[in-house]
Amino acid sequence: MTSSEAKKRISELSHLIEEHNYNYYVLAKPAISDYDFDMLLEELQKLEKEFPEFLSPDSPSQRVGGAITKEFQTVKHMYPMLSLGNTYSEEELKDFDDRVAKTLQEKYEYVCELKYDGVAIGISYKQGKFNQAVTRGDGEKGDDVTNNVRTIRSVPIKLRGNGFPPSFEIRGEIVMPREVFNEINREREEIGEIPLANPRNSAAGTLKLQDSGAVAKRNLDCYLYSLLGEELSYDSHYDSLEAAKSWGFKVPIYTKKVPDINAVFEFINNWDKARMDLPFDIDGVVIKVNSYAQQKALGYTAKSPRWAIAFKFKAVQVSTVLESISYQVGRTGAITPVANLKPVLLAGTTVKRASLHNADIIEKLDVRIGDTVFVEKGGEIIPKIVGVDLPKRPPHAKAVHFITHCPECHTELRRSEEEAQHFCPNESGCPPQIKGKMEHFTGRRAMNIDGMGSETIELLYDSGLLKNIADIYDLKKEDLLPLDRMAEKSAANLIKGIEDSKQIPFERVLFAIGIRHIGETTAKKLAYYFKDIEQLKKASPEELMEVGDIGGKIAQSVAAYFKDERNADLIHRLQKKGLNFRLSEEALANTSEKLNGLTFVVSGKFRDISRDDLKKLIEQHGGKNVGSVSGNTSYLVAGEKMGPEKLKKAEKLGVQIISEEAFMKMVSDT
DNA sequence: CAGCCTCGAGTTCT
DNA sequence: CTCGAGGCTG
Repeated sequence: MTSSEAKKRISELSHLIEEHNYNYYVLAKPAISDYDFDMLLEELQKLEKEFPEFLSPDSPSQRVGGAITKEFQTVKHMYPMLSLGNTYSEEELKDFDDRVAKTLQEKYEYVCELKYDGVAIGISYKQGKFNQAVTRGDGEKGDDVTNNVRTIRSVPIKLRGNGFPPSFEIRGEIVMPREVFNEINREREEIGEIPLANPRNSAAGTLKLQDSGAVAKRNLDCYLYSLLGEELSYDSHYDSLEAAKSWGFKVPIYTKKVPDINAVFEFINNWDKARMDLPFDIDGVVIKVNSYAQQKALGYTAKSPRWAIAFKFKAVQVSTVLESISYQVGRTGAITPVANLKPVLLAGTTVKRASLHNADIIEKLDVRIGDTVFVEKGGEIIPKIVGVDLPKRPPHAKAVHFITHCPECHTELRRSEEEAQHFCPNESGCPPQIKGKMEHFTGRRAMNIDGMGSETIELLYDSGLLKNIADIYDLKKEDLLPLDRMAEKSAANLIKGIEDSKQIPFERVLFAIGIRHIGETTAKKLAYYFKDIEQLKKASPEELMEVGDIGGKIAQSVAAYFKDERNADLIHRLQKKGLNFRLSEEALANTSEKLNGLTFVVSGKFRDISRDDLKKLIEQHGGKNVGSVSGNTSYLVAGEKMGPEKLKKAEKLGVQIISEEAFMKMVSDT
């Protein structure tokens, strides 16, 4: 065969095979037998081997995978992948509908979709070709799993027709069909491997396999339900899905456009009953306002769109016996009661423990030792006791008496009137509190000391080397070497990690030392406002409350912390070791009091700066960020595509609207 | 004063 | 993820 003949045949075969893939995996209507299909694929592979110059990454032969990915690259999403608000009852859903009706004041339609219990994915297409697939991650950034997603046959590699824009993103859910899941577990059991827990975790696990060849064998499926892009010209969500379908995407056939909330209820009730008949798991229904114009009018909260909501089906419940209650001590001294349950299988995992949160919850549930309780998984993962099976209560069931003394250090517990939680007041002498504080201090978001996780801390604490966080900086390699599991290498790494942590900026050090009520955000605010630890130490509660978002409770907590001599001493030691207790020169140069007392709303996208950086600038110059325009707002900083509601409101209230450039002038030196 | 939003803290199992 | 606390808006 000549080279040009081969090229032609490869192209023909590729096209033909993708066509059959589409018929089989998207339409579920195979046009040829499996055998004939395999023959075509085999011929293609043979030709590609002979003429490798014609092997394209878009070839259907590439769907069998093979590429090995060492680590997945983290990629920033073009459009943040928001989560949806959740509802669990018809009333809550009715409330949602009322809010929509009130905002829109006109007719609107909903689109109902099934809520797949899988892994969310965003796939970009360029010039009609599969380009990149990224997991949800934290919503801002996700993992690039392009090679693995390419092996999913229902995801088109080349789009059909030519109605699609040159570049866009489509979002959906990757699931493992129940049948595939069962099949895999049958095989695993045969060869004595531990079965996979449930389809959802299996899909997630599969997507993170480093060998895309292994992924291809797992037969994942992908349902797509949302289009994003600058060049899309549709008026409604439903129309865009119809278009996506025509380009060859597997858009769920279950999606339905409905005229009002009652039809939504009907959709929900039908699927709640029929969901077992589906080939995959769903955990609810998603309801979206159909019209794009109306979606825009409704806008977003910080976390989720106001034009869509998820209705979750009642979680699966099981009942089991509460055998005993143990009490955990957290780093703040908070005592958390934990139920020890007779192990029971729930949604694929064995549940042995469940948090009871605090004494009020125990009282409200009226649980007693020996009771049979109902357990379900709140938020898919964390088990939760939701009630007691009263008829099954044994006559001798013991009421729970909350402990009066700390289970670890035996100090008498305290509980103030208005607080839900009991506390152990022995802050500096209660082992779990000390260890907890250290774990917090060394954690990734705080001092980020590599090699110092909970196990190492346990080891160092028990051996008497660490009594408080300042001792960390006195550690020497010679101290570490005699310890178990501390060879030359890990000791050196640990020392290096400790040394490196001295570079951590002031705001993170302030967070790390663990003042009650001071998390990442509040620590930053305090750092920018007071600039160094001396100023902060001197501040009275009244002065502290000058800072935005800091009220009486937090101010008291900060003042009390610095009043305690042990803390003052601790900080003194850390200062001597060279940790940062003032803002860096760079940060300092970027701060001022120019915006003191001013309140800003930031809306839209900006040309030279990200929204987050802009907000940071506002804070560094003494200004305050708020989410929505009100009478107290000084300025609305307007970017591209800002929320129309905000604009309208600002105009109505006479709030000054300024551009990115005007804002930059306000904070620049001149 | 109610209703919101944001932040902090604690949590399960593999 | 969820709950509660705290703060802010209207």
